[in-house]
Amino acid sequence: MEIGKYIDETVSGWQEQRPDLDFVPMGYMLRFHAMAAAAMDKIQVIAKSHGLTVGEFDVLATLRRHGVASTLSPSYIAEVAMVSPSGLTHRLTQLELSGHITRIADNSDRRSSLVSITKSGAKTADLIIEQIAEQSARMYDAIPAKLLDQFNQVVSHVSAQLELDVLSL
Amino acid sequence: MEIGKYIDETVSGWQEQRPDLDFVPMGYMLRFHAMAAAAMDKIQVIAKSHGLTVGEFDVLATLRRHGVASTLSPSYIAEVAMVSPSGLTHRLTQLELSGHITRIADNSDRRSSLVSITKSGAKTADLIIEQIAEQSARMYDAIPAKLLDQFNQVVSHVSAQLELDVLSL
DNA sequence: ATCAAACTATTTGATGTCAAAGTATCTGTC
DNA sequence: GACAGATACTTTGACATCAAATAGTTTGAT
Repeated sequence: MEIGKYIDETVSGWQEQRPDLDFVPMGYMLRFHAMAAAAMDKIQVIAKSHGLTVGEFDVLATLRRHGVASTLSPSYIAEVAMVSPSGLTHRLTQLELSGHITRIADNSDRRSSLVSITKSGAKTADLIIEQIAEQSARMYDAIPAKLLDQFNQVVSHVSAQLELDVLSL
Repeated sequence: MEIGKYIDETVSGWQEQRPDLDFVPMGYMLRFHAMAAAAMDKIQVIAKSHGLTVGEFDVLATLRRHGVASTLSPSYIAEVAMVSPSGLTHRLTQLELSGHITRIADNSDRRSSLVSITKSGAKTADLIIEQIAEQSARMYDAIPAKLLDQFNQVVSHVSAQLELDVLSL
């Protein structure tokens, strides 16, 4: 069954069971989430076709977009990629095994290490990002510029509200 | 650091490294995804405060919105909740342990079973859905109706494009 | 100069998920 | 009526992730 159909049924089912609540906003949220998940699925397929998980690509991409010769600390990568330290260690280990990165000791701080991207890693990151850019373009191509602008306004509204909620907790 | 900042830096970093590509659409997608993830985070916190994972709540919600006296088969729930059979077994086991559902044998087909929601399960589902409805409303409340309408058009556009892509694979 | 506290990365243990194999049951065809 | 194939759920094994515990290193206060 199509995804939108499931959401419609979820909303109308709830509305019937709990007529005292308004499920229209939840419907927006569900549709929103389904779209994002579908987009992420595309990226997952692309990454997988190059032998990477999305998380591993995220790390590789962080290195690549800092320049092919950059060396970054695991801490910095973990912060940017928003992954736990343990999660990052695992990703780096996998990427090192597949020859996409190298870990070298940091002589100025021996607690840390420096991660750099290999030639093969950079090549892979470039191929994947090309496909992602193309995929993203396809998704948004058909949308009139005026609509996109208003879409951004909605995103701003919702983001602001989410930030407020964070503060209120 | 704020999430939007990370996305801006990601996009501008890539744009600098690969000026031959256009990363504006990818930026939209990233922002979109970050918003959806933030919303899901809220739901995760709500579910957790009632001792459930989001996946477990999804199952409980499926039962609840089919009516407090409904009995559903695991297969049906797995389809609606879009979870693998093995994933569903685990969720049902957890929900049964915490007393939110009961599994009884289906006498008309002994391969199968019938899942029904308990009083405590229904109560929990109701409490959670109230919070989710409220949370969703808060997120969208401040947005003018006209903007929301256009937002929906964007979602439709992108959804349609994603569907096309599925077919083309 | 010492040493407690902070920091950096890894290891360990747990969790939620899926794919694939396994078990029990049902169905349709001969 | 027997049996091959389909179906429904569970079990097993693998994996990506996180939180907490760990080990080594640096920093800062006294």
